[in-house]
Amino acid sequence: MAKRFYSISELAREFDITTRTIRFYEEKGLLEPQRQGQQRRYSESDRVRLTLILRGKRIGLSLQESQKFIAMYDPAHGNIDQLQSLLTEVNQRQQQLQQQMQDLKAMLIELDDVQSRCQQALQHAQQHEKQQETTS
Amino acid sequence: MAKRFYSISELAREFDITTRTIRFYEEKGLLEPQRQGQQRRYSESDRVRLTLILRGKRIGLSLQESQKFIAMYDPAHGNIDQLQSLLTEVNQRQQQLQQQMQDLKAMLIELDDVQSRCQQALQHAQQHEKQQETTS
DNA sequence: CCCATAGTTGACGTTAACGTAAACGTTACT
DNA sequence: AGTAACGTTTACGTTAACGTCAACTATGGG
Repeated sequence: MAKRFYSISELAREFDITTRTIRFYEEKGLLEPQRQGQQRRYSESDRVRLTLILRGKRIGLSLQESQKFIAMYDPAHGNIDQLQSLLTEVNQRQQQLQQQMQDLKAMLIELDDVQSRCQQALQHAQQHEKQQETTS
Repeated sequence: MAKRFYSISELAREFDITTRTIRFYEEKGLLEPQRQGQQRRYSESDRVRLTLILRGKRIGLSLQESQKFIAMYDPAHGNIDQLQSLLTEVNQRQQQLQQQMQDLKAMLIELDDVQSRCQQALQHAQQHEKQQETTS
């Protein structure tokens, strides 16, 4: 079983971020660890939140957006109106992410193209280099 | 055939950004339109660059990163060392984008999950509402 | 000639996401 | 008692990516 609690610097090391960053996320309402005296104690679920935040960052989300995503995962939505608006927001996010997928795929294809042309150019260039060697 | 040139406000309208933004991109070296007197004239290739920049933004790239991507597409890499370093950079980028793909897929799956649970909850809630109506 | 419309440069303001430093408290050797 | 390792709060600094004026130019219509 995993560890029960983490110190701030343990998390910082694990995720390769600074403690300042972690405290900043708390300031912004993305984390709320327990306290033991003055010190923060991070639970496993705090750790999961942090991974979600960082994953959000990798795909270009702002902290606010990540916060909303995390809120969506939480099961706290009581009445019908809330569920409705949550659903529409989920749909919007899905579309946005689909768009990102398209963009990513396009860029990857283009990079593949660059890569192969680059390799070809390299081969040619290296052949010329060899010829230079033999003729010198 | 497409238009030969665009004014700054035409591009701004088309992409739903401000002229300030377009000039800012030029300031940062991402665009260099021709001038006709004092005014900027954007060619089709300028327009393409702009779409690349905006696509980059959608997937969370900084302007600097987009700039590098655009530079990669350009066919200006002469000697072997340049080609080598370009290739390694391309590889790094590919890995980064692959990571983003993973992250995106994961989030989409999670959103699907949220969505279906949300729909279920809605159905239940609505059934209760109907019962309330009939019993009132 | 006056005015509206589109464009220009220049400068300062703003927000997000931290970095950096100061000043201080706790625990734990030695 | 000193000091090293870890933690805390407070506050100011920094960078990216624009927004928001202000003051000016050019141009075509009435």
